[in-house]
Amino acid sequence: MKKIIPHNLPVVKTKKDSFTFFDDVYAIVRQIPKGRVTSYGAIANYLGTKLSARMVGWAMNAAHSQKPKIPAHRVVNRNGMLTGRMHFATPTLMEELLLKEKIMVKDNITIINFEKYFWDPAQELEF
DNA sequence: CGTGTGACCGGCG
DNA sequence: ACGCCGGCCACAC
Repeated sequence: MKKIIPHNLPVVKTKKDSFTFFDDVYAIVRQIPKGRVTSYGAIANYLGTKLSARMVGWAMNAAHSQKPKIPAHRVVNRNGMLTGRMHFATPTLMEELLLKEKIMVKDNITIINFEKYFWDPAQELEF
């Protein structure tokens, strides 16, 4: 597989000399700064497969078993909604984690001022 | 091998 | 404002 992750990112190799799509996703998510969020589509776009946002979501399914830990709560959909909150230990955990980072959530689902906190890997990371 | 399934997205009516 | 649909593709049966 083509290596599309910057060499200095903490990519975890699961296969010898190869980087999997999931690993790429996890490497990016780990780069999201505290108090910032990004979207599934933005990650997919950065990986060069912008139509595969669903894959990013699918990757997050397995994220909880990854080490080091993945700040999965910083990944939401393009509208800033916590569509993945059901996959956390409790349905409110995702919101609580964001709240700890001073990100306010409305009605337990939508991030307030989402644009303000949005972190685009294509903008912030270099190839 | 084949097939179904997504924590999605953008476009169209 | 809504809903539907097609694209996408790694992974687990």
